[in-house]
Amino acid sequence: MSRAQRWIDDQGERPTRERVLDAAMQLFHAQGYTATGIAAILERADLNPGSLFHFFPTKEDLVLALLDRYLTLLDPMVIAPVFERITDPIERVFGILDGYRRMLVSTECALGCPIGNLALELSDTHPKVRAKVAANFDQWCAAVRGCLDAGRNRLPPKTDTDRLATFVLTVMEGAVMQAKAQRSLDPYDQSVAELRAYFDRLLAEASDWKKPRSS
Amino acid sequence: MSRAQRWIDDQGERPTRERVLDAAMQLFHAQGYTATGIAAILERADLNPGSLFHFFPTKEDLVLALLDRYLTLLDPMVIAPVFERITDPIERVFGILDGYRRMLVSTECALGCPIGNLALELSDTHPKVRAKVAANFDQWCAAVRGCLDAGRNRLPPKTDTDRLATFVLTVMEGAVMQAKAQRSLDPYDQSVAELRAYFDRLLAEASDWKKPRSS
DNA sequence: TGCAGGCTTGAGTGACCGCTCAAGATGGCT
DNA sequence: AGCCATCTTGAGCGGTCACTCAAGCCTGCA
Repeated sequence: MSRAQRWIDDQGERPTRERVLDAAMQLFHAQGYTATGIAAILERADLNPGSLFHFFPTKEDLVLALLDRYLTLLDPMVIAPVFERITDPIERVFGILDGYRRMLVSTECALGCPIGNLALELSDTHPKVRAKVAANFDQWCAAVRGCLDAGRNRLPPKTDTDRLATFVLTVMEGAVMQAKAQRSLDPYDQSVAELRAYFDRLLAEASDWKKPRSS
Repeated sequence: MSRAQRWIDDQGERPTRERVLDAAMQLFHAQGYTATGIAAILERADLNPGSLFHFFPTKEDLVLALLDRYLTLLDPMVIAPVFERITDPIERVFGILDGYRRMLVSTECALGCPIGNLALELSDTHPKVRAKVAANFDQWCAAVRGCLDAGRNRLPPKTDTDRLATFVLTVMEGAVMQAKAQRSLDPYDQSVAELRAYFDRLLAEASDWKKPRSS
């Protein structure tokens, strides 16, 4: 009976492959890649080893697939909600930073950035993982640069938006790292405030260029 | 004979405890904490298990001692060499960033920041490690803040040097992470260039305050 | 109804993990 | 010389690691 009940319940559930990725996403984020055993993933996904290894022949294949999922999730889960409630292109950048802040709040600053964690843990030793992490960073960078390009007319004329987007990502990752190490939002808030101060100066400078005669 | 020879050779060598820390420092930096087995440390230090566990009862004790070493090494290995060749307090901040750049060059961007790596890998699960990582970050922050305070008169009057120092550390860590993920100096150089652009504006703003009549 | 292919089952694999400990070597003190 | 504290030796512990595989189940199609 419990087997039948299980089957009925499972009808509405996600397919096995997705359940594995769900479990791996949570556990890798919370404990790291090496520290998370396959057994823990199996338990959380309620599966046997064979099922998992049918879809992911090795643990590395699993984390690679997870990074692909992050790549496809960036737009619908991170970017779109921000763009929905904010239209100003520069404010959208800070909206993304605020979205990350909410994640820090909801995890009490304990977990940090799932991609950044994998970046530091595996870039040395797992070249394929490193490449996919780099692709994720590229996509983040491109999203931020898109905002900056859209607000280009309010920035100083010779602004390098690619460089500035890289800088925004740098600040985000560095700030999340410190927040995680200090278990406090303060370093994050301070860093974002300082980034805001920089943008204020860039915007002020550009508006001076536009109406220099008025002074 | 080989034993006697070994003994003679060892006379000039570092004590056991230091050799363990040397080996752990290299291996944790290159492979991470969890991925480095005690056996690998023993092999690199040319020791038996008992010797290591005599000084460090658990693996966690070992990484905690390593973080203490980083704390004591910061000044003589990182700060002092920069202060020796640069006197301008603001330039000293960028001298520290340049020192880190040299480390990236010498490791081909593969390893990143040893403290940052431990921060992301272990902060979730090892509270004592997290606390010592935080102490390391605090000390880095204090060193940078010291420079900023020394150059205070050239910064805008109401500059929060603590916040700005946190920001510098944020940029450093975030930039190193991206350099490691991309295996390229570009993200680091771009981020530092952007930080420099911010400082240029802060310095220009402050000098406007000082001589507003001359314009 | 039978069959083929995708998927699941779960006990089992050897290797490696952090760590133990009883025995012995060593150097300094009296 | 005798003795203690400090340190070293290395075989070996129980446990966990990523992973295997032969067998069976389920579904869709002929």
